[in-house]
Amino acid sequence: MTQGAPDLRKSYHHGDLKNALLRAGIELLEAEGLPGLSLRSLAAKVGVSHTAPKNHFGSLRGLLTALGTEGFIRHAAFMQAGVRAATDPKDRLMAAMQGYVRFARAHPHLFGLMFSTEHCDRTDPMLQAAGSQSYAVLVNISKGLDWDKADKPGADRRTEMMLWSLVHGYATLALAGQFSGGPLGDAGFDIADVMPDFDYLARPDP
Amino acid sequence: MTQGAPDLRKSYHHGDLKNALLRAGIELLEAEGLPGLSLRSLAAKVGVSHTAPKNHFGSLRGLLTALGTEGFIRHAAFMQAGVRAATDPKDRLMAAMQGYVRFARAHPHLFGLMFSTEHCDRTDPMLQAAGSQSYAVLVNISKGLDWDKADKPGADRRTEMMLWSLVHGYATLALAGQFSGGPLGDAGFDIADVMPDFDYLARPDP
DNA sequence: CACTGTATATTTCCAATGTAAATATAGATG
DNA sequence: CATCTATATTTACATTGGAAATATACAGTG
Repeated sequence: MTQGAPDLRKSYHHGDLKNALLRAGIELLEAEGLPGLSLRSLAAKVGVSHTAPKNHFGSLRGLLTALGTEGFIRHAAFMQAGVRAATDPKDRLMAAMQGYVRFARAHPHLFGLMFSTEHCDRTDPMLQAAGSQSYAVLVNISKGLDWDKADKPGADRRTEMMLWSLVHGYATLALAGQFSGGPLGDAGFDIADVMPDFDYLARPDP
Repeated sequence: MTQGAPDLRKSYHHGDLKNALLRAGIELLEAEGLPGLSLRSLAAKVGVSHTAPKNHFGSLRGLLTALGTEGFIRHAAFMQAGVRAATDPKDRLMAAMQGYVRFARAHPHLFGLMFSTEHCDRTDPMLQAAGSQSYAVLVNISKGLDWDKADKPGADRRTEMMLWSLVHGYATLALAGQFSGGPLGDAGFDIADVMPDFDYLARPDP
């Protein structure tokens, strides 16, 4: 049996269970949310016993952590998507921010899982690495903007944190339905509406 | 038996079970986190059967929603605390932001529950009202700042959303430990570090 | 006071879940 | 072929939320 093509015949050993569980896990998560994603329902969906996942993920928490890691990878890809097409640094930043929110709206449950201290083991190296890569997209673009930050130590990092906080808070509150109460509905808003002007970000110190 | 002073004698009827459950629920939540807060453990802590809470909250979800509501009330109080002492509008805004983050750091599990779509029924009127009141603290202070927003319809609301997104994202990411990776640790940062300059917010349109 | 209705709490029971332990199977390695 | 190891199953168990029937107290009402 070649390694790349898993055997689809019914056999005792699945052959590619780990990846199958990740794929089915994300499907189940998006279809029914976190409460619907149990070890047993997932195992049933893949067609294995409910204890089979333990061999690959240790526990439910381990599985959810792996799903969160996969989430960060896709999240970074969402951000990169629009960024590649843009050349102007400001446009690149906006594309990343838009991608951030677009991912959250397209995959709300996965997005929630990624940042969940409750369900994910946030000390897991894989999860941290994936999270850092996602953050790095914003950081790299932010560096491309030649904002004045010469005399303020740590100003670059503070700007990154501001942008990240802003877009993450916006996405989180939007998903929680916290913006719907106002005169304009949730759908009527865009992350661009809450972005500080680039003129400010680029302005020189007085 | 007077209504204000619940009977503490051992009796079939508790007398003030609803409030007792809320108080014990928050204690249990802060001590052991959400996974440790089960209907059974909570009922045991209060000294009633595990089905007693159903009479007051319907289900676990109902109980958690009530806890989230209580959380928003305390959250608003945290924000107000520093605001009262300050007179300058800018100081008042900063006090509210600091209070926002201080609450999140002091009560991380409760803070997480408040915005959780998974555990709370976000259509509950009580929860929505409490959430709106918390938001209103920020809105009212924001109105006190006489920023130029004459010719831009909805500019006030967009500014509110920006401030809320910023502080909420900052608090959420800090709790998730997402800021710890950098050169400066999580504890080394303050919400003030990621706030846009007031000069920008107050500047007139060119 | 006695009677009754209602709110509150308990007991009992059940299905679902995550996990541990023992067992079974298959493929790799010698 | 024999054996070792990874992978998967079966069985069992403690815990959980919830439903249903029952018990208790209290508030009215005659």
